Amino acid sequence: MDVNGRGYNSGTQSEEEMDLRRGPWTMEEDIILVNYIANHGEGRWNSLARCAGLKRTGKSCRLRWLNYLRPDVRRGNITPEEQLLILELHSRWGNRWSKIAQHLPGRTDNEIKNYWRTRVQKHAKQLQCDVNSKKFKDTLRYLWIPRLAERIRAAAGSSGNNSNTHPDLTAGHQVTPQYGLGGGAQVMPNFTPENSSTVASSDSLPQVVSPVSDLTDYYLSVNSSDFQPAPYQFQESLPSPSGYFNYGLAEQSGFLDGDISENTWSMEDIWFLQNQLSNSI
DNA sequence: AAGCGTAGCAACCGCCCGTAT
DNA sequence: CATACGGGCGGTTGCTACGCT
Repeated sequence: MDVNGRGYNSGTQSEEEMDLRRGPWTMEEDIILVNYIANHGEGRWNSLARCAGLKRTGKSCRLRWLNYLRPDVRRGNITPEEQLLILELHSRWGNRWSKIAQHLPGRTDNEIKNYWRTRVQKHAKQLQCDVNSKKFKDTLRYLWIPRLAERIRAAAGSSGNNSNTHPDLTAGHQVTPQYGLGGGAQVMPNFTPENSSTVASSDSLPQVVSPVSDLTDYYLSVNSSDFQPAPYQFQESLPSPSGYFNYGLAEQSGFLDGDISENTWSMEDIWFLQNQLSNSI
C-alpha cells in the first residue's frame, strides 16, 4: 500500500504516515474533506490530505471524493437505460470502466465495475460460460438487451415524459437528467444506434470494435414509434437464433417477469440457452 | 430466533503513465 | 535523459446487510 511508501516518503512525514487511517470513512472525515475541497479545490491529493489534516493517503481522499462525496455522484439502482449503455459500451471497450463511466453521468467507474462483476458476471456464471465468450454475448444480444430495450420502450410509453429515461436510448427525446446536489446539467453525447460512433469518435474509439459491438443497434430503431418488441427484430445478416427467443418461452421461463438483470435465471432458462446457443454456433 | 451463505459495495492495492524537475 | 512524484486505472478484498433454512 502507499502507506508504506512507493516513493512518497519524505523523511519528515514518515512518522506521520505511520498512523494513517484506513478503512471506512467517518462523517467527520467526510466533512473535513468536503469543506477543504470547497475552499481550495481538488487535486494534489497527497498535499491536500496533509493540509486538510486528514490522516489518509491522497489516493484514499481522491477515491472518497470521486466515488462518494462529489456532489454529482448519482446513487441508487442502475436503470435499464444505464444497463443497456453499460452492456453496449462494454462490448466496445471491455473493462474500461472509467471510459464507460464517462458516458453515464453521475455514475462512477467503481459503481459500473461493481455492477458488471455482481450482476452481469453472475448470469455468465449461471450459464456456465465466460462473460467474454460468444455464447454469453449472444445471450446478451438476443435476450438481455432486447428485454431491456423493451422495458425502456414500455416505460417511455407508459410515462410519456419519463425524466428517468435516458434521452439517447429513447430516440432523441432530449431529457436532462436531474440528480445530485446541483451538479448541473450533464449533457450526454447523443447515443443512438445511428450515431453510436459519435460517442466513440468523441472519445477516440479505435476503428476496430469487437464483433458484438453495436449490440443495441438491432433493437433500438430510429424513432420510438417504430420500436418493436425486440425478439422479433433479428436481421438477416445476423447469425439467426432461429427465433428461439419468443414471448411464450420468455414468459414461461420468467424472463418477462421483471428486470432480467436482477432476477435469477431458472435452470430451464439456462438449459434452454445452452442448448440453443450451442446449436446456433 | 438463530445461524449460515451470499450479494452488493466501499475501499484498498499495485501497476502504469504523464509531467515536472 | 533520468528520476521522483502525482494521479488514473483495473483488479481485488473484506465488511455488511439481507435472505434463506
